[in-house]
Amino acid sequence: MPPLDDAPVRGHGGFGLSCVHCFVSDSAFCAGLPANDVQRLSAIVSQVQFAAHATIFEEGEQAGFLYSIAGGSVKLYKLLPDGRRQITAFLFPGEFFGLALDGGYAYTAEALTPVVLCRFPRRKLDLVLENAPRIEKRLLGLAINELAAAHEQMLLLGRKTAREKVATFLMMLSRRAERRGLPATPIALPMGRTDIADYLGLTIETVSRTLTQFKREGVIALPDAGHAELLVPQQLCCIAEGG
Amino acid sequence: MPPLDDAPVRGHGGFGLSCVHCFVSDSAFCAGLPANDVQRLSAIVSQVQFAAHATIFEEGEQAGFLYSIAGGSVKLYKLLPDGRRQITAFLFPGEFFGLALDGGYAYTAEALTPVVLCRFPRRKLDLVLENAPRIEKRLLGLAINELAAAHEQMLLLGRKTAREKVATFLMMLSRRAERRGLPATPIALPMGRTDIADYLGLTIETVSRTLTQFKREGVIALPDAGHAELLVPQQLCCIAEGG
DNA sequence: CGAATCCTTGACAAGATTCAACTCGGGTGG
DNA sequence: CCACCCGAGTTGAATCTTGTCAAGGATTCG
Repeated sequence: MPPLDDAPVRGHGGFGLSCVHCFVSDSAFCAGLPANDVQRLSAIVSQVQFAAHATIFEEGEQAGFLYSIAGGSVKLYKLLPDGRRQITAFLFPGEFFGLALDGGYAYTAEALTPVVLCRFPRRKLDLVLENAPRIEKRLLGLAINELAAAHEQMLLLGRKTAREKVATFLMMLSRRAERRGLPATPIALPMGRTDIADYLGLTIETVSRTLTQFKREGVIALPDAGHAELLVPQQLCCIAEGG
Repeated sequence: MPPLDDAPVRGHGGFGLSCVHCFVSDSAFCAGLPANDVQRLSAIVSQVQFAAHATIFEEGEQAGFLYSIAGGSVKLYKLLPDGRRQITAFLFPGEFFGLALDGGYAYTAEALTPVVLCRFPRRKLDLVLENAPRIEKRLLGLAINELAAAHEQMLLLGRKTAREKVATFLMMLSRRAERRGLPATPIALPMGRTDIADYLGLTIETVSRTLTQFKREGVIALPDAGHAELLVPQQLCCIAEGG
């Protein structure tokens, strides 16, 4: 599926926004940078939109852009030849993706909801980086953060039970919602059960059963399939850590 | 267990080696850098040794150093409160570890064999980086590589069967041995079965059984527990990808 | 030689998957 | 407007891969 808008607006004014004013989150790519660095990024950025379920780029594809999410959410995943899938990350406004070397992207990126992305051409970004060590430092910092998250996810995938996995997942969504200034509960589940399962290394049935179990235990409520209320976050946290 | 040598030799001459001549691998931290950059790194590096099974640093510890392996191998891991362990990486000569932000190290690092490490103090490294964008770029590149490896490992942990996991593991060791100029087979298994299990998200029994199965199928030979010969690497590769 | 550790093997149990039926809600078209 | 259909989610029963528990080799090292 193609992006909604294939002729992105360049720099200032894309969708009426300039990077200078676009602080979607403190953890955003451009957050915490001095004004002149933001200016330089602003000069090379364009905004693009994708419809829900649209593929932003595919694993192995030549990596031409770095993306930062202005609105909506994105999932990253890898596939095995027979179609088995591992989602490696869900991303929300203010988060970025697309870091890659010459080998191309290491994963496929797909829009979970309609998304608005800030897109930085890699070549131009490289040029900007020559004279903006701050930005490069920021990029390294973000990569290190991603790395820490990846290690955490390996611990989850390799050593946690289904119960612990689902609990961890809910807590993670809650914490990240909070960091974006949203309430810690109820939380939105913009992804389907299949996506949750492919993120946690489970099947949809196991995810569904586990959620139902939490509901029966009174730890969560599920007003509908797309939302969850954490009734006893503390206990959920215990379960997540192996309690 | 303490390091063998707690009074590291500084800069040139540690164990009779200078960074200028220490090209343990093309993928090493300092490989591919211009001579003057290597010189600057050389000025702040010290070499340290650790005995097998010694802890180099622990998860959460304030991150004071960045390490590069001159000789020996290292494992990185994370623990759950109840002791369950996930090894996130095995590292060999030329590879580096210890990237961290202010949150401290994201994992524990432990010597698998006796190791010789090049140790870069983070504060001094930061200063060097101010005037050496090449090095920073290299660091970012290495982080991106690590990230790609982490994603690959998530796919393994979340979606591969025990058979596929063990096959992938053997192939990975073989490929990495090759990259270091060693023969692709036989390969050394410097880690015990417990470590392999904790790396693959399995139990030692399953690892042992799977290896035995491969042996019976004639795909590998196990001269002893610490070495494996890949008799039909091609088939092992098939198994690894889900064939 | 004996003790300790690691690895292998076997029998059994359990957690998660698979297969299948059923429910729910939303959209479509008669 | 309503019946129908479709996709997504839930639930149940059977199965299976992997884990658990236990015992038996092998290797090392004092």
